[in-house]
Amino acid sequence: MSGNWRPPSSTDVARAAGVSQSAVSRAFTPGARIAEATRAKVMAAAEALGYRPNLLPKILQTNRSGIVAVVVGGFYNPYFAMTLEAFSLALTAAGRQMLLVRVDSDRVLDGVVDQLAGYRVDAVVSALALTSQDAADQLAKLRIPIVTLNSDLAGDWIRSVSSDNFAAGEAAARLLHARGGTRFGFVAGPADSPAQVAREAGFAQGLASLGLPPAVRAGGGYDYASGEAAARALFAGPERPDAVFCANDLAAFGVIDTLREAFDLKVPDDVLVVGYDNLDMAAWAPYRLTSFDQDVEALVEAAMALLSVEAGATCVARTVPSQLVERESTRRR
Amino acid sequence: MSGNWRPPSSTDVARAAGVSQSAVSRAFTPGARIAEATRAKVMAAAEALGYRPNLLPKILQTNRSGIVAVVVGGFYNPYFAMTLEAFSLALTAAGRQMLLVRVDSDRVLDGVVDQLAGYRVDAVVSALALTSQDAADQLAKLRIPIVTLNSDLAGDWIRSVSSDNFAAGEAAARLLHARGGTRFGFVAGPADSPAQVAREAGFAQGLASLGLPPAVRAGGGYDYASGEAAARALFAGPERPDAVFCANDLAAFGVIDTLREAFDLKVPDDVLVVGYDNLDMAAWAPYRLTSFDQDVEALVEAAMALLSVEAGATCVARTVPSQLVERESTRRR
DNA sequence: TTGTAGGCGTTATCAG
DNA sequence: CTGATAACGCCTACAA
Repeated sequence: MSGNWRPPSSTDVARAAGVSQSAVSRAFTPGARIAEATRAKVMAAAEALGYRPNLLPKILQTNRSGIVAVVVGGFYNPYFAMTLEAFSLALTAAGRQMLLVRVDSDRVLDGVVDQLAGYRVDAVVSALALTSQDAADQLAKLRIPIVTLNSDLAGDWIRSVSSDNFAAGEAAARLLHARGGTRFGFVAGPADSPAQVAREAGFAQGLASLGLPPAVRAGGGYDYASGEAAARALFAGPERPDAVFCANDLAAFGVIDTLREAFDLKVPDDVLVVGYDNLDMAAWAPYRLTSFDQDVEALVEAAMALLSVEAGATCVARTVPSQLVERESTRRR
Repeated sequence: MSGNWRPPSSTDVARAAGVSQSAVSRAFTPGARIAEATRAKVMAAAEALGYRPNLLPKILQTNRSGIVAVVVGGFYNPYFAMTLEAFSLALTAAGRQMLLVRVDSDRVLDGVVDQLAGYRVDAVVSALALTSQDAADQLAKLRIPIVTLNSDLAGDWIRSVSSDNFAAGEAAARLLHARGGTRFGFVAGPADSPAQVAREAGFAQGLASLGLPPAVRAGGGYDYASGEAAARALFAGPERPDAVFCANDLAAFGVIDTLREAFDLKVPDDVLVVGYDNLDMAAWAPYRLTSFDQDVEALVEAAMALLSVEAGATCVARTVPSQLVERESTRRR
């Protein structure tokens, strides 16, 4: 156990195999011109020494690390897990590594930019609404492509993928109306989420174009507790909604549980509920929640495609349709 | 938009500032001896060029990347999300980066070892039961420390942290007995999970030491569907259990929903249920599930401590007690 | 305090 | 087909 040990280098292998360092490099380069005998000698020596090629020198020369940084704001929402899972698979399939960066706020991301630049990450994927134009500009200056999910930033090195939040909002309005809703409620997500804004706008537009009264509004977060609070607010008065669109599933669960527990209201008999994200849980017995499937696969596929787009290309934004999955929460018997 | 652009190097900055490259290096090294005037010149030039120090050369020389690889097996379980979240915070606080590696099976990890070695990751954290001794040995040969969570591997470079699964199993037995359970059921996790094995063994031991009959057994997975299937199996016959310990919360939810839907049994009135992990969802109205909190914070803290332990140190395994959180699922009225 | 020179481990280029 | 050599960008002696 020597104090300062160093992993075996190609030079070490070369010495052991009695060849030059270049020969070792060639032995590990697919498709390189090298005699089979030489390759065998090298491989034997490499095996004996436990040699693994160091990737850093190559990165140093090419400035391409094969690492993609994925920035997330928190893991409380299973939706992030779905996204991460899909990204992880896609990146692995593309032979790239994923550097996971968690930021509490955009200010923190600013601090992380130096690190990301230092590691020469090939690209940054922002799965949270990265509203900081400043951080985006810094990355752009470094010519690091950014792919944002459900965001509304724009710029040379910024590409974005969104699910069609506006259209989903409209569809929610049509569905709730078709299923017999007359007094509408909207449980909002955080105000700084472009996705939330678009969903709400679409919902409002959908109601308006059907000649229906606007929705009563409550909420302000994407979590369960927000849904609970929103339900309490919406159903406290005498004019209770009978059809509620929630900015996401997690909030919808909070709404449903609160309706049952605190107001003794049944879903869908007394109130219709629609969510967004189509989490696994949406299919569970206590909820059977009608929801919009963001089609994470497609979202990620689009994002991966945008990662490889050259700078200044025309296609910088893509929208992926979300699909309505209807369950019992909007099916009155 | 030149085709092959290269980020500004310290040499570029030096040229722009009219100083030597080493002066730039010193300007960016905290506590280096450099005249204030020189530093100012350098900083101005750096700012103008958008220079960020490249971390790779340093890594190349020190073989310390500041990157910790976290290996996970899937994200379907919110428990992984909790763990990731905690690790992410801890690593960031320690000024390190997290490379997230998802593997489908241990065989795949073997393939990833080369990559991890190539990037010179400082350590590997395995949040899945990394049962492949082979992969572990490979990493050990490379002198890359491994910290495994809830695993039972051993070796020079392997350290492990576990929650006290056995003790929790015993506690579950005591609790279910104290709350009036007489016929016991166990909903198992995957057979290759050491945590599952320990929980089951502890449960069996707990029942035995109370002079109770052994538990009927079903299941074999950590997900909701496994819980559903296990409940169907356990409650199909005439001898139905009235107290069930589930290897984790997700399975417990499946059990509870199935009892309600398929067997018209009430929890806790007809059946007592205990889970493991204490997910956020365990507190939700439809479940109010008694569960064991793994104390992820402590688990991660312990893991972080083990990351810095020198090779050959004596402390290679730590156990973190899990805390029982009792809710309505075990409180008969 | 500052500049010069060597080396980290690899790939690419070129001469043999 | 093989071996020597020059980068890549930084840090760390060492010399001025």
